[in-house]
Amino acid sequence: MAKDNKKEPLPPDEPELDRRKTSILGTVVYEYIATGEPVGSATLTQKYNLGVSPATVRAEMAALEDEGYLDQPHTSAGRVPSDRGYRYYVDRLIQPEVIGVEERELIRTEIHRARTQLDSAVDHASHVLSNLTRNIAFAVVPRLDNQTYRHLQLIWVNPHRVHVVLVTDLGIAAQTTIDTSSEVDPDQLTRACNNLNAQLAGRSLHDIDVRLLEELTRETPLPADLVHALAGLFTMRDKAEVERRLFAGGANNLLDQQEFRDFRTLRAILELLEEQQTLYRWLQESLQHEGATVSIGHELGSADMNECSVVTIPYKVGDRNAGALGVLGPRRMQYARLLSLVGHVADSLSALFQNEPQP
Amino acid sequence: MAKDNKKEPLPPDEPELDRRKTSILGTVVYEYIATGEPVGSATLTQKYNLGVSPATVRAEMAALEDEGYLDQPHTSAGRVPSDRGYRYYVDRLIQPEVIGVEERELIRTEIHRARTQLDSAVDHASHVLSNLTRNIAFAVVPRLDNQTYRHLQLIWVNPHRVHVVLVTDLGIAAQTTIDTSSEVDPDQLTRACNNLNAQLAGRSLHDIDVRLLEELTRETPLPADLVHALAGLFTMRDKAEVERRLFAGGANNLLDQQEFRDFRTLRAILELLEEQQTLYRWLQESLQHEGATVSIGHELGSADMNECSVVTIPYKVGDRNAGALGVLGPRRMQYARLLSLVGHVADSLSALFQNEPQP
DNA sequence: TTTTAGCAGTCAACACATGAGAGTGCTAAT
DNA sequence: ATTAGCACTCTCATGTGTTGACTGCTAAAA
Repeated sequence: MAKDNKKEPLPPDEPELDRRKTSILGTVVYEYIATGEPVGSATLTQKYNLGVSPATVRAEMAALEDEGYLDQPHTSAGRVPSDRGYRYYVDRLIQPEVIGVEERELIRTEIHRARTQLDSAVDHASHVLSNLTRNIAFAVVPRLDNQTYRHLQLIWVNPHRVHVVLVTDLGIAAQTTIDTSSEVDPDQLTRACNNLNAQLAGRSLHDIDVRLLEELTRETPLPADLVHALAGLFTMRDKAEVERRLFAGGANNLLDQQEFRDFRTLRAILELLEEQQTLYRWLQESLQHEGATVSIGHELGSADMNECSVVTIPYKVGDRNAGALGVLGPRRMQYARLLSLVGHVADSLSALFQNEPQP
Repeated sequence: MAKDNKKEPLPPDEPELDRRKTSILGTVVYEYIATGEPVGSATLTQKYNLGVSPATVRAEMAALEDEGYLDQPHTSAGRVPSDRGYRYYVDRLIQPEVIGVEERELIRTEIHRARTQLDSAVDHASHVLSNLTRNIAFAVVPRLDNQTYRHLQLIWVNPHRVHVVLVTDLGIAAQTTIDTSSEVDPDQLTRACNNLNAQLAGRSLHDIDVRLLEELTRETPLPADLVHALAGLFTMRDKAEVERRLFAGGANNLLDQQEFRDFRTLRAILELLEEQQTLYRWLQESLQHEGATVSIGHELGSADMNECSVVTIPYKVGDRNAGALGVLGPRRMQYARLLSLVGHVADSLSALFQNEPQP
């Protein structure tokens, strides 16, 4: 159910903090996420019932700073969580936020509204996520592996060009145009196509490779480069194709966040969205894990992204992770809410792809 | 050839300026576009050989300001072109900039590299344009009207769902999934499909409507709602579908421009990109004109866009305007260069779509 | 009559000083 | 071990010159 949030690997020697430190760290993170202002000892004791005086809190905060859980922007400011502080919060302190029924409903309907097109469903999932989180959301369409072959259409365009449309149980899953060096005969193409459809229908795409295709087209031969291109399509090796199937949006939400008033960060993010590679990589990594992955600040590996965090989560087709989606926002994001939201969107997508076979 | 730049309608009573005013206005615009700094009388006489003293220039500039061609940010600043000043410059003073051979070559190869997929070609056109102009570029795929029917594929998914792929002389031109209320028989579907293909191949999509489809499927009947959905596809009435076929990119370039250091403008533009409707409308309007259209500042009709300009241009399929592309940038954009560039990209796209039929 | 030099006036931008406010660390008392 | 009290530090907002760029105006020159 994608609820058992597994996150980034813990630093192996992450110690456990005592009860009072834990409580103070948690409160600081909570308050800072809520207000965006560095939080001081007085604020803390006034707003939250900690049972100790500001002076004690000060001492504890100083200790937490020494241990690297808190930062101090300058001497006379309050404390701000460090990456490590957020990490501790996310790994141990966070409690999942309950998503309101109307939001759950919105997610479901938005995704189902677009269910007729595979791409649209994922696109809508990304959209609804960016709207609900007021952050950047991104998502990638499912890998072909787990889908089952339904129909292949080879469409003759001219003697040297063939359009290919692959339909799986999930819908139109891939399409491309292939240029062949040798000439293709339209009738021959139709026969090969029918042959393949007869033999492959219902089969998992996982099992289809060059050898199998060559074998199946022995009696209804096709140009070698066409067969290879088809195999390439099935195994999704065509990188350019992959990129087009990543959806991202919500950049306009950035400007709400005070941390993005910095043009360096802003530019870094816009470039990230433009090139897509990094987003794609994050999602691929997420496929390796069960449940959500959270990356905080420097963990993203880019100095320009130090003020950002990313939450990613895979969704399933059949029983395997097939695609993923994520949210990119300020490091000071509402982790609890976002984790619940991405979880819910991922579940909805998984459910959609599970139910697809029957009308 | 898209070279005879027709722009926005001139204000009906736009007077002609005398030689010296013209020269000064032109120089101010040129200098301001180059530097981004308000230009003063001294700068002008020093950098350009005007043959008069700063005092004279001052008098002329004051007059130009009275007439609305120039603005003065504040009393002790130089002059800046007003919308009207830019308009006069674009309409009368501009001389087309010659595009370097390596840039022309880049455009051609980028567009041809992606020629196998209709969408890709347009996407790449938009990309190359945004890279060369360092602004936001956007483009829409060609309307179906002028394309000729090549092949329709109706793919049976389940008794109540059919995938549709439409291939024209330009490639895969449209596709969708249709849910039918009454059941569809797979064999029946295949027969209808073959029938349609036999009858419609080579025909202009312009001529295909509901009546024709109903007539052609009389002997190989299909559910009424399926026929209607098909007709809708041919005439591209499905709005949601249309939106997905607009490509836009280059938002990261914004931050180079000093005028976008203002968050209001920035946000307005990011929202524009997100919703796509306005971009789409601009492009549709551009379809009505031959050659490029320039919209400057307030002409865009949004207060948040007062610091922006847009250049759009249609491209052709056959002999009719079928799609369009454009650039959105600061009002202080290099109009001469941009006009040449969009013209060239449009020509390249047109050429691609002209040549497509033969391999 | 048109152009120009000279000059006073205006305004943004920058640097700098000043004070208020928030929050700390330290110390001595509880 | 905790807390009250206090001196200290640093940011931020505000205010005040000072500088520099450019103008408009006027009176002289062409």
